[in-house]
Amino acid sequence: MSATSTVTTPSFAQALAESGLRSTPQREVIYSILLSERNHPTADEVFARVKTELPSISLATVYNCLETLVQCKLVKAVNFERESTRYCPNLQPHAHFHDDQSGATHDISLPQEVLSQIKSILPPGYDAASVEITFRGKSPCANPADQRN
Amino acid sequence: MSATSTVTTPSFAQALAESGLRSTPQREVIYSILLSERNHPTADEVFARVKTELPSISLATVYNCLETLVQCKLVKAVNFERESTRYCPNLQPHAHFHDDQSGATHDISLPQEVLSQIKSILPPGYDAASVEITFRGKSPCANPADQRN
DNA sequence: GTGAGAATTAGAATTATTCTAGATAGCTAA
DNA sequence: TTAGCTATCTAGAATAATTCTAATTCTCAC
Repeated sequence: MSATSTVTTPSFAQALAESGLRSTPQREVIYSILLSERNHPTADEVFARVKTELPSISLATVYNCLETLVQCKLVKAVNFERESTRYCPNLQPHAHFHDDQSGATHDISLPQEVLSQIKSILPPGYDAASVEITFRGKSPCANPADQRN
Repeated sequence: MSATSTVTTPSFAQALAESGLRSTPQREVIYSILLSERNHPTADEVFARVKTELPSISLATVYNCLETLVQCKLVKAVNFERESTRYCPNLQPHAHFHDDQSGATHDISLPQEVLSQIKSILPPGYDAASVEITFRGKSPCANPADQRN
C-alpha cells in the first residue's frame, strides 16, 4: 500500500540542483509524502509517515529535508516563524509587517474595505472569527539598532 | 524613571470584571507596560521589564497575566498559535483557514486582485517579500474525525 | 475574623526544534 | 579502481518557549 511511489521528476532534481543540492531518497520520499498528503502535516507527522518507507530515517533528517525543500521553494512552511509569541495592545484592525533585517514588527493599519474584501474570498460556509495578516520584508526604518521589535 | 505609572482606569478593571476576573497589581503593571512599550514585546521581555516594578513576580505569572489580558480582549497575541510548523506543497498564492474545532487547516485560494489590494495598504518604503493570511473560525467540513489538518 | 475561591509563585515537565559529532555515501581526479 | 573531499544522514544531547503542579498568599463575602 505504498501510495508514495517516489516521484523523481526531473524538475524535482532540477530545483535542488539549482541550489547546488542533491536529490536523495530521503528528500524524494518526504516531498512525495507532502504531495500525496495534502493536509499540512507537521514535521513529526511526516516523520511517522516516512519511517514506513525509510525505517532508519531520523527526525533531524526530516527537519533538514523540510528546510531544504522550503529553501528550494518546493514547499511552503505554514505557521512560519517559530519565535516567541508577541503581544500588542492595538485593538484596531491592523496587519503586521515583520522587518527581516531588524526583526522589528510594525503595525500597518487595515482599512475596513480591504478587510471586507479579504473576507470575501472565503467560500460559503466558512465563518472566520479572526484574520491575521503578516507581511515580511524590508521596512523603511533605517536604524535596526533602535527598533528591536 | 518609572514610565509605567500603573494605569488603573475603570475600563481596565471593568474589562476584567466582565470576565469575572480581578484587577491585580501584576495585571495592571503588565498591561501598562504593553501600553507604554509599543514594540510587541515577548513574554520574556515583559518579564524583564515588570521585574523592575514587582521584583518578586514569576515568569509563570507573566504568562498567566498575558493570557488573561488576551482573553479579556485587552491585548492581542501576535504570532498566535504556538504549534508545530506545518508544510504544504501548494505554491499558488493562497490563504489558510484554521478550523478551531477540528484543528484542520484548509487552503483558500487568493485571487490576484485581492492580493494586490492587500499589498496596497503598505505605506511607501515598505517592501514585502511575502504575505501570510490566516483565518480562524468554523469551517463547513462537518466531520472533524477524518480531517486532521 | 473566617473560609472559599482566585491569584501568584517556584520549579519541574513538556514540546518543538536545533546543534553536535560521528558515520555514510557519492563524486572527482589520479 | 581508489583516495579524498564534501554532502548528507544519524542519534542523541541541548535549547527555548511555554505549560503544569503543588503549595502559598491574597481577597472578598459572610
